[in-house]
Amino acid sequence: MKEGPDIARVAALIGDPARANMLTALMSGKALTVSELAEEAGVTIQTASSHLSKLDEGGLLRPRKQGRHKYFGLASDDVAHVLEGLMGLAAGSGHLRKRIGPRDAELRQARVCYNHLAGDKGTQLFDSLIAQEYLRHDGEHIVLTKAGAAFAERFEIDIDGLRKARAPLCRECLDWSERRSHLAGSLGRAFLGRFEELSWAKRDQKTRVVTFSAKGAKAFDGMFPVSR
Amino acid sequence: MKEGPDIARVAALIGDPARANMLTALMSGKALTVSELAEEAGVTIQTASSHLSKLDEGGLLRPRKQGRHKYFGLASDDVAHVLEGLMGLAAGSGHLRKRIGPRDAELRQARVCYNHLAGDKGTQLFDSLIAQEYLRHDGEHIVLTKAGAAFAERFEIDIDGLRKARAPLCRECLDWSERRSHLAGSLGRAFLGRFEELSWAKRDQKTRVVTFSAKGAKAFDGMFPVSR
DNA sequence: CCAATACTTCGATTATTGTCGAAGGATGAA
DNA sequence: TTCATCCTTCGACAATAATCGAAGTATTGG
Repeated sequence: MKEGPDIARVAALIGDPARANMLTALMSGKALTVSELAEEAGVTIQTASSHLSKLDEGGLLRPRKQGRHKYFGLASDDVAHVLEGLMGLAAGSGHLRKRIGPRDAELRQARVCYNHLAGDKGTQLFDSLIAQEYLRHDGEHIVLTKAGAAFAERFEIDIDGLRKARAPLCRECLDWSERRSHLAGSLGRAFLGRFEELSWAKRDQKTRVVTFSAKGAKAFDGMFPVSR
Repeated sequence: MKEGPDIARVAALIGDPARANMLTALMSGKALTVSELAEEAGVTIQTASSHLSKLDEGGLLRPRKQGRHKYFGLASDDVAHVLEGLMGLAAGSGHLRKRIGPRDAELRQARVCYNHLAGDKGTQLFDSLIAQEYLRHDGEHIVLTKAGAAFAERFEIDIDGLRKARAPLCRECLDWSERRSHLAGSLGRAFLGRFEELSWAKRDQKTRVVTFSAKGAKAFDGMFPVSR
């Protein structure tokens, strides 16, 4: 029996139910403590601690200590991306269509993907920003146009501030429920934050579901129209 | 202990070394027999058979029987995509940079990803086709322009024939070694096939490495220029 | 038809790994 | 300082799953 490729090692880390539950909980982009993650997984704190150590060593998580509390977040966008991909496979978007439950429909409509908006609403945002030429493809990158920067500033997003930070401003993130791109990067995160500030959308504290109010959805559709 | 999300089930399937070896072997896009896959994994035929049954039931593989032979291929692009993502994580592109071995460098340069060209050369192809407006983003899709169709026909790719088939013509596939898109879909596959016909590039029979001859690389660079 | 080849299924064995109770170390608040 | 809380580590146990020999079924070629 040959030694497996490294993908076996990474996949095996995700392939344990307790660890998968914890990773899924972290898809919201929040960092959670060992105790919180133990609860998410439904195991004792000592078991959770052991699992988290493995995920850390495997490069999937990033720990941060604050006094007696130790917080874990996903290590990177890439981890989130792979988890999204696995969700797509698990949902049978590969080639068999599974029955969709109510929660699934909500997640498909709008959900948090590592702090930015994903799902139908997420891809609508991206498509509209492209269509209105606020974003454009520049060969290998997505860049914010001048018109886009002005638009964002009018929407009270501090573009200069975002540009000063280390995080990339715009990134494409392939949305596995929609099979198209949604906007990641600090701008994507800023948009979601703004939708919350305006009470257009509300993040479910327990899941990744993002719920748009009727008023918020109307405002969103007005501001981010797409030809569909 | 809570029951795990479905991603645990899918990931666990990939997380076994024997199964991971088989999936990796199938990334070339070829379909292999049970015996061949047993050899790839370094297990007996009966063990391989058992594993393949699980991968089939899990929706990751698609079997096809031909007389006494049973061939397995990856179920879809999506499966290939997730495997690529895991490779990126395993390579530490997440946040830790692993030492790159000789084989890694070759795979990064040019490799087969489910029958189309990936790696540096793959993203170059995509970027150039976009830059030359042979391909363009149409909101959610990549479409071949008229100019692009003409270009492809001049390159002796039967666009009408491809359009008649069920497979999508153009698809973006996120390239994990390059972190940008490369061209998937039937057009992507046709391009790789053509490069082989012209002896510009040669597929390694044992691995996914695609090697461009000096002459081929020169011709490729000439036909698919990018501003880099 | 028979022999060879390809694959499937069964069952026993073994190794691995998740789990939790117990114990201990670190931190913060009273 | 003491106590409560958070987390880590250790060790024992139990469950799971990969593995292969054996046996059986299906297909093909001579």
